Amino acid sequence: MLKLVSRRVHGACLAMPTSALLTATATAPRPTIADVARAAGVSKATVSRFLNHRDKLLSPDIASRVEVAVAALSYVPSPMAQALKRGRSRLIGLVVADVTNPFSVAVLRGAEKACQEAGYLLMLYNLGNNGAREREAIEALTSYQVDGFILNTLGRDAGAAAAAARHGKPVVLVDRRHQGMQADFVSLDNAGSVRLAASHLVERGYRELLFVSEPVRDVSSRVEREAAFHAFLLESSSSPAVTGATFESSADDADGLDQALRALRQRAGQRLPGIVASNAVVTLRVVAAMARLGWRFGEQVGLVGFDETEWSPYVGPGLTTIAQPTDDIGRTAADCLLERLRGLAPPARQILLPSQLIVRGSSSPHQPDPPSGQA
Amino acid sequence: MLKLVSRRVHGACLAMPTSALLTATATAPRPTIADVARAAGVSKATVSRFLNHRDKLLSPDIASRVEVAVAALSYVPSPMAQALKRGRSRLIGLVVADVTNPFSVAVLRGAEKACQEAGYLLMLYNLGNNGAREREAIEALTSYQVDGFILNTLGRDAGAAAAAARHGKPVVLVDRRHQGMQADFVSLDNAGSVRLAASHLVERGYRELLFVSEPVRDVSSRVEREAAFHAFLLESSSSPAVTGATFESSADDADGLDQALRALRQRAGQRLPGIVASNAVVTLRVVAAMARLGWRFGEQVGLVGFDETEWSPYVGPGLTTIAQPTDDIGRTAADCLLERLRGLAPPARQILLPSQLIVRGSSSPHQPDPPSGQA
DNA sequence: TTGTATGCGTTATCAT
DNA sequence: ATGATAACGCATACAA
Repeated sequence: MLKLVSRRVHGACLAMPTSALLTATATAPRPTIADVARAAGVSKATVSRFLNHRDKLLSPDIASRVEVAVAALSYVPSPMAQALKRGRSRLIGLVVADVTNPFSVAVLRGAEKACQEAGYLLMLYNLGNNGAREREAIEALTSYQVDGFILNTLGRDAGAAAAAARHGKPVVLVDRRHQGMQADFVSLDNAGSVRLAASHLVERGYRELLFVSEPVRDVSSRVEREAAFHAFLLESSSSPAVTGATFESSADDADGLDQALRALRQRAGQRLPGIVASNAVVTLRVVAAMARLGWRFGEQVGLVGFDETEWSPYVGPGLTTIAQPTDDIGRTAADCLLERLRGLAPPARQILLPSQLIVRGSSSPHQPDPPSGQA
Repeated sequence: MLKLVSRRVHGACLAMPTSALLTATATAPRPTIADVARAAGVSKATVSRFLNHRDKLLSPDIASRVEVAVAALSYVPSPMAQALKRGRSRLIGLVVADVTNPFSVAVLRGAEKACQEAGYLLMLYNLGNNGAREREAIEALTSYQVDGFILNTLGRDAGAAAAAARHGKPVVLVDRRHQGMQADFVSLDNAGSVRLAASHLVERGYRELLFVSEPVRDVSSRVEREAAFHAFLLESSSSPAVTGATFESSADDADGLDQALRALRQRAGQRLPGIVASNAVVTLRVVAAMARLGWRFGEQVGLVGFDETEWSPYVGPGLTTIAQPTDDIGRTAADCLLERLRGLAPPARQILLPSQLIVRGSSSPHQPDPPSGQA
C-alpha cells in the first residue's frame, strides 16, 4: 500500500479586517416578567401563574390580557432566574472521555436529540482522555446546577461520579460503569457481541484468534470484552480446536502491534489467524499495521472490528464489524435520565443493547477476483 | 469490491435491575456565601469581596479567616446566581449544523479546549442539518444568558445570528459566513485550498476535472470552493489544456453521482480524469461510487478530497487530501470570542487558515505493484 | 381569582 | 476596611 508522506504547505494566514465596527451596540435588554406585568396591567405573580399553571386559577379575561402582553414583548422567562428559584435548571451535564472517539460522538448525538426534544440543553465537558479531570468536570457542571448527568468517562475516579449522586443529581452511565456505583447504566451487550464476533470468525474458518484491545486497565467495557473473549475460547475449545490470546495495543507502540501480528501468524501455522478488534480506534491501528506488513485482510488474516463506521465498507476488502446501536444508546441514556428528572425513582437499571454483525470481506478467507477496472 | 450485506441480529435486550434503591438521598445542599460568612464571623459582603477583589480592601487578618472558612466548607460560588447578578454567565453557546460531520466535531474539540482553559463552559446545540432551527437554537441559548456564540451553521437564516448580535452578544462564525453579517469569521482559505488541490491534480497529469460538492445553495464555504474551482479553470486554460465541470451530489442520489463519473471519463477520452471532492462527506460518496463502478483511484480516476480523516490513508491506494487545521480553526474561533468577552472590541475580522496537501495514491496515475502478501 | 411580600445566591451601593 | 441593604428575574406562601 502506497503512502506517500510528502506534504506541502501553501498560502499564508491573511487577516482582512472589514471597515465596519461591530461593537456590541444598543442592546435592548430582554423584557422581564415585570415588563409583561406592567404591559398587561396585572401583577408579576399573575403573569407567573399564567406561565406556569396556565389552566388553573385564571379568569379568562385576565389570561388573554397576559397572553397578548407576552406575545407583544415576545417575552421568554429567564431560565437562570428560574433555576435559582426552583433549584432546577433544565440543563444536563454530558461528560465525555474523548470527543474524538466516534463512538462518543455518536452517543452524544442520540442523547442531544432526546434532550432537546424534552426541552433540556446539554452542557458539554470533554475530558480529552484525562481521567484525572473527571472530578473537575463534575464539579464545574454541578456548580451550574445541571439537573443530571450523562457520564461516558473512564470511571477511574469512582468518587467523582459518586459525588454527583451525593448532590442528589441523577446519573446515568454510558458504556463504562463505575466501581461500586449504583446508577442507571446503558451500554452494548459486550459479552454477547464478543461471542458474536469470535464465533463468526470461527465459522469462517479462522482458528487462531487474537483479541486486540486498548490497555484494559479498569475500563469496564474493555474488561468485559476481554473476559468474554476468554470465556469464548474456553467454551469452544471442543469441536474445532480454537486457540487465542490477547494483545493490549497503545497508540505509541506500533512496533509492538506489528510483532503481535507476526507472532499470531506464527502460532497459527497452517491454520487461519483471525483478529477481534475491540473498538474503532484499535481497528484503525490494526489496519495500519496490516498496511505496514503488506498483508491483506481476509485471505491472510481475518478481522472483525467493534464499531461500524462510515469508512468500514471501503477499507481493504471491506471491514466486518460489530455495529453498536450508538444512537439508541445515547437516546436510551437520555431517556433514563429524563425519567428520573420527571420524579420517578425506579431502582438502578442496566440496559444492554444488542449489536449487529455486518459481514464484509475482512472475514472472508476466499476473496473474489479484483474487478476488471473497465466500465 | 466485495460487500456482503448479510446481517444478523443476535441477543436480546435484557434489563437487569439491581436490588439497591438509589433514590436521590440525603442531599447536603451546597454551602452558600451566607454559610461562609457565618463560619468566618463576617458579613456576606466581605466574603464576596474576598472572592472577587482578593487583594484590594482587605485586612489580612479577616482575609485569612474567610479563606479558611471557604476551604473548610469547600465553598464554590453559584454561577447561576452570579449570572443573574452580573449579566454574564461564563457560558458559550456553540451551535453546530451537524454533529455527525467530522469537521464540525474537530472544530468543536478545539473550541471546547480553549473555552475550558479560559473557564468557560460550552452549551451545545445541534441543528441536525435543519437550518430552520437556527433561530430556535440561538433563542434557547440566549435565554440561558450565554455570553457569546460560536456558530457553525448553514447561515440560511440571516436574521437568526443577527438577532444574537442585537442582544449584544458577540458572535464568531466558523466555516460558513452569514449574508451581510459583520462578525468575526474564521475558516479555511478556501480559494487557496481549491487551487492547491486542482493544481496538484494537473501536475500529476489529470486534465479533465470534476468538482463534486454537496448542493451549493447558499452555503458560503461551498460557494467559495466552487467559485475558486472555476476561477482555476479559467486561469490555467493556457499551457496544459485543462477543462472541468461541477457536480452537486446529494445523499439520496447515488445514481446521479455514478452517471456523473461515467460522463467524466467520457469527456476525458484519452486524457486522465480527476476529481476534487469538496468535503469528507462527498469524498465518501465518491469512494462508494467508485466501488460500485469497480474503478480504481489513481490510475483510472484521480482524487483529491477536502478534509483529512483517520481513514484517508487506508482507503484504496490512500486518499490524497486537503487537510484543514480543524483544531486551529476551533481554537482561533474561541480565542476571537474570548477576546471580545474580555471587553476588547476590534473591528470584525476574517481569519483564513491555510491547508496542507497530503499526497497519497489516489492522485498518482502510476500505482506501484501490490505487495507480495508474504511477511 | 388576584395582589403583596419574601427568598433563591450573588454583587454592588451606600453607609459606617 | 467592613457591614447592612437592595437588586438581578422569577416563583410561591400568604393575604385579600
